[in-house]
Amino acid sequence: MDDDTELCELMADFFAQHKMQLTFAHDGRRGLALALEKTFDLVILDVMLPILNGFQILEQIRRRSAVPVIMLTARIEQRDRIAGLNAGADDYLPKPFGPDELLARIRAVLRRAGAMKAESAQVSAGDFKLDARTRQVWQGEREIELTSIEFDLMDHLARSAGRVVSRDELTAALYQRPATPFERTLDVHISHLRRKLESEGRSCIRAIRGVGYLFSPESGQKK
Amino acid sequence: MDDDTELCELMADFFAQHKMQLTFAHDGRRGLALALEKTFDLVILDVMLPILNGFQILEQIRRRSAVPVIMLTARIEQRDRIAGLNAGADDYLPKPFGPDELLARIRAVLRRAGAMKAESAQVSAGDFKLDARTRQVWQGEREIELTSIEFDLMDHLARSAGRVVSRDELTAALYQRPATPFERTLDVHISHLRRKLESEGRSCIRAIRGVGYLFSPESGQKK
DNA sequence: TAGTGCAGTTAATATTTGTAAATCGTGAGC
DNA sequence: GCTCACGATTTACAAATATTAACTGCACTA
Repeated sequence: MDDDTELCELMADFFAQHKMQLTFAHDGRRGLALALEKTFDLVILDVMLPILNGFQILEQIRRRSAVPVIMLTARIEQRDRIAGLNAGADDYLPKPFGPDELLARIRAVLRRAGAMKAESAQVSAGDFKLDARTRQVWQGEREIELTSIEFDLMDHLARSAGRVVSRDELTAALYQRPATPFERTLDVHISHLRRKLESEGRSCIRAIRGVGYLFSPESGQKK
Repeated sequence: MDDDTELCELMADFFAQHKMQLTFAHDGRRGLALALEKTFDLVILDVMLPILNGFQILEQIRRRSAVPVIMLTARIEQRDRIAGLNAGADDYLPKPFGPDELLARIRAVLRRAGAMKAESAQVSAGDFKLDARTRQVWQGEREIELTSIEFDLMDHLARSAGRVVSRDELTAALYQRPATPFERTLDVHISHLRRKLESEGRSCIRAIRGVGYLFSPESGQKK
């Protein structure tokens, strides 16, 4: 998203040549709404934006999504670059930039993001561990028996540990379709998972009403 | 790997402070051998190297390994940057660079590679503390149970501690839309928060009539 | 001091989520 | 084909949470 509409159009033309489709937002609020509601392969974010600035948007996006983000800025200050990267940007490109360079950075970020998805059969978070090849799950030393849907659900939650995952996202992961309004299937599986995982009364899968679920295995610890 | 041994030592000192361990190679051939035989979390690669240059090494590494690579170079030419990224580098940093910037880029690349958990996004103000990853809130030692909207509201207030936040801003943070004139939802949630947070009768959320709300956790102590 | 408008609170209503139990569907074994 | 066992889904209702409505009170002003 960028407030310079002329630049946006130039970029659209250029990227169309490389089989990439762009969607624009010219202010922060709309951009944030768009980024959260649709599923993009990558987000390009200008730092200087009306209404909400790039850092604020990035922070909000990172609460809900792991989508790759490249930040653009006219500022050349190192402090800003560091702030952007630490806030969760995957890359940072100072203006002015050539379209070829942006393309190269997009490819590098996408390659890394894709590579990450493909590898890592094992996931661990806190004292929780999961192996996608053997479909086994452990909590501490104890192995936990899960049915196949329970495992798929757990897999998705564990890979998104620490951020809220929407019902739609989970439904899509399990059934490759959006969630329908009145089905309770997901809740029931979550309920079963909670029972199987429960440790000392505290549940590590929390419901965020109206948004989705959050898996945070460390939540029992203080500080 | 870099042929400037002095620079390498400076870097070793700096990164030791951040719990990272470095292994060096000062020419291309040895660097390549090392990168392929050991399993590193990340490789930093200077472009100008004796024997084999950075691009050649990167190409070789990429045939055998998906290890994240950051390239360093004195050259500022865009052509080189693009070549590096297209050859499979994850990031590209022109010399001279500040150590902080390299650190930030390393973190960004590692985060993307999944090797590093995103930082915990904690906020604290006075004896009040909040963790956005686990959605927990403490006041002193005591943990406070908040519902999900209460938490989002608290989160926004805490991050703006010490300044007045307008109703519109809070409504936007919660619902991504402007406030409507007659809704009392926000007031009700504020009311609940006050009740849950109240300590010794004083409230740390103050209404600024006609403007918004002010969260100031220490303000109750004085006066 | 009455009037106006905003903020606070309580209660009601609506919506979302949790879970037990009933039902459905499928594959294994006979 | 039939039955059984098991897991998935749906149903039905309970519980938790969010929103709205209604009322109260306060501060400012004319």
